[in-house]
Amino acid sequence: MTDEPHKPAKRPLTLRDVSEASGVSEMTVSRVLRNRGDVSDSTRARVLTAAKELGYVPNKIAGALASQRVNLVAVIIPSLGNMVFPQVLTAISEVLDQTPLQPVVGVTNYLPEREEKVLYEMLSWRPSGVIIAGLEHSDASKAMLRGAGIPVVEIMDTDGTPIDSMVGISHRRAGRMMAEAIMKAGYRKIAFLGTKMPLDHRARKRFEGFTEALAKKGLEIVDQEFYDGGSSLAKGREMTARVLERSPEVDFVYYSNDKIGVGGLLHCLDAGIDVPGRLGLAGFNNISLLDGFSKRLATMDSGREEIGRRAAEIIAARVEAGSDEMAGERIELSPTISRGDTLRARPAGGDYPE
Amino acid sequence: MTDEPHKPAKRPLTLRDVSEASGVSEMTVSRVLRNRGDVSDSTRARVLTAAKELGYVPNKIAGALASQRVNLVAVIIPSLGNMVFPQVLTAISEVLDQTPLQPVVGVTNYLPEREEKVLYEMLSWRPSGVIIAGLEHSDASKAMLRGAGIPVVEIMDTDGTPIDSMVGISHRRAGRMMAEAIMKAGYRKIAFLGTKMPLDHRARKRFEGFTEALAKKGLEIVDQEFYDGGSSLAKGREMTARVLERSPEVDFVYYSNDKIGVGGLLHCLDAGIDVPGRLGLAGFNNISLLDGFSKRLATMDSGREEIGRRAAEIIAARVEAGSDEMAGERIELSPTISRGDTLRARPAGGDYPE
DNA sequence: CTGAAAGCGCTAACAC
DNA sequence: GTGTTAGCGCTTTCAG
Repeated sequence: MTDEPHKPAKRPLTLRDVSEASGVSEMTVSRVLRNRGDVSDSTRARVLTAAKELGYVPNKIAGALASQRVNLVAVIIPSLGNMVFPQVLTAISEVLDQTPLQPVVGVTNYLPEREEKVLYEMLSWRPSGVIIAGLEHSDASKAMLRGAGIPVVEIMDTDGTPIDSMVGISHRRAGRMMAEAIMKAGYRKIAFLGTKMPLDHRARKRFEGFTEALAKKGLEIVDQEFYDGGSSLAKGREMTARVLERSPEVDFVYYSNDKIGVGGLLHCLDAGIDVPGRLGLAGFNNISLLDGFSKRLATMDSGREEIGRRAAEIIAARVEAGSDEMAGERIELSPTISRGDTLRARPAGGDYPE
Repeated sequence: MTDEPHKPAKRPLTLRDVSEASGVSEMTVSRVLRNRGDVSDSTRARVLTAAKELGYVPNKIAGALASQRVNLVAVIIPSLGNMVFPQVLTAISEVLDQTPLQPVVGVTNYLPEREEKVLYEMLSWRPSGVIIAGLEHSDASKAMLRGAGIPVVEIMDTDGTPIDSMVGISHRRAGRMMAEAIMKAGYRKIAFLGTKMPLDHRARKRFEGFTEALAKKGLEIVDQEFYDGGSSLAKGREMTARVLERSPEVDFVYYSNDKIGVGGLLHCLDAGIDVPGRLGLAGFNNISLLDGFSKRLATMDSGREEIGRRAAEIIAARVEAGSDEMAGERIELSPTISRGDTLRARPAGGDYPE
């Protein structure tokens, strides 16, 4: 073998190059590189040496085309800015790391058209499965998912009918649970602060469940405000200040996520408002943003770690088995409330008339 | 055309199916679907109808193999948990959205072996370019990058020699700048809190630049502490408390990132420590974590938005032109300090003896 | 244990 | 404008 310095490598190397360099047929080289079939130790060694020497990187495109197998799982999520999704992703990766499968991420920014485009692009690579956030998709997206002939797991939400499998929580139930906990603690003048919800279906469902549970006890939202764009502490702060000024009777604020919730909490601390005595607060998602604060915001854990894990397990099992045994699996997890320091039974509370 | 309900679709559709359904040759169907070459409006329409009717999704694997072109850009970053990287990613996506290129993300968790594996996997899909964080890679990784014969942009850091192009800031300089600003403000008993740095080269370089600048003025770090694993407010809190107890003379703490820096700030606020009078604080990265706080932490912007944008532009230009005109481009951006509310000239300060 | 032939689904290049 | 032919780099299948 030559000892010349490695050249710029204009044409990428092929199996053939390794075959020639090692004096072994392409087929056998391929076997060695994939650990398939029996190959004598001596030829194996020769091939491996040659491949490393040359710096050969197999061409998966050709491999996938020939074998009709692509070990990719499309994971389609709305955003990377909301830490919830990186966390789900991490859980997915941990499971898939034990398998030959690999996640490939697509981001939709909560836009259905964008989701459609991302999905189309990903499906055109013929992945082995799809994990996609939410149950709401355009008709075209649904058609693509159904037509792809691969396992599809819709995650995060269970309020609706999945295309195939689903793993998540009921956000309606989550909203109801929080409303009940708040009322039970004795709060009565409740406000809501959240994103504009036409596209964030899960936030909308929580809101619906929340108001529904209030209505059942004869209560209504006292005040509410919605914002555009991403969440930030600053927004939570400002909106909270405005609501409290506009509706001083408010004794609880329910936020659609922890980030603006913590912003609200900061406002209260600065303004010297007694939390949770004069005012209670709660968010959603149990984002670890909180864990260094003197006061922990009441929130709800959506089980995103488990969601990611179980979704990946379903895909892995179905791809591996080739069987459709787990097809149509529907897993609803239970969200759990953590009261933190901002949702406590009030002296007069806990005695809600049934 | 049949009006039967869409069947489960066992075998994915191929160009041939569309060809038969529309009565147009495969080649022409291909032209229509890619908007290449001239096709009469009537055949175009027939093809488009048939394709949509069937729900055909092109097979990019076959397309890529045939055309020897893959419009993917591998983006390799250490983590998604540190918001800096999603932000870089967003900037990259925005630029690539204007082109036929698409980013594909790989995460290394700061582990060189993992980087090597991720890189290998991504390169085996023959992407059109690579954007990778950092200048430190294993020999094997460097060999792969050099051998791939595609544009490579190393981002975030400029303290070292790139394989091809680089876009970033000098973290050594960033550390020096912060040290100088701190000394100039009149602080003298300076402590450092950060991650264990064997694998986080950029944090290490900042630390080195920092101590070097102190040394130039005859100062040394008074105390320091390092932590394992991810950053959190809680860690920043605890470590700060420990340092202040152990070394009560400390008048400034420099953190390796904003998250633990804010944790430290929270500790100070709770403990009633006068910031920045009695104690100054500074972090790194200008993470928007801060923008709702009553006190803003002093920090430094690493220009990650611009880094992502320029890196993507280099790749896009080189892929489009096919030329190597921008090969070897080296762009060093200037970090900017923002003093926030935790780094202010002290009454006795500003008079450092030259 | 190893090799030869065929072909995965698409597109480049060239006819017509 | 449209069709035909060859082949991308690999794996499947079958023969030895």
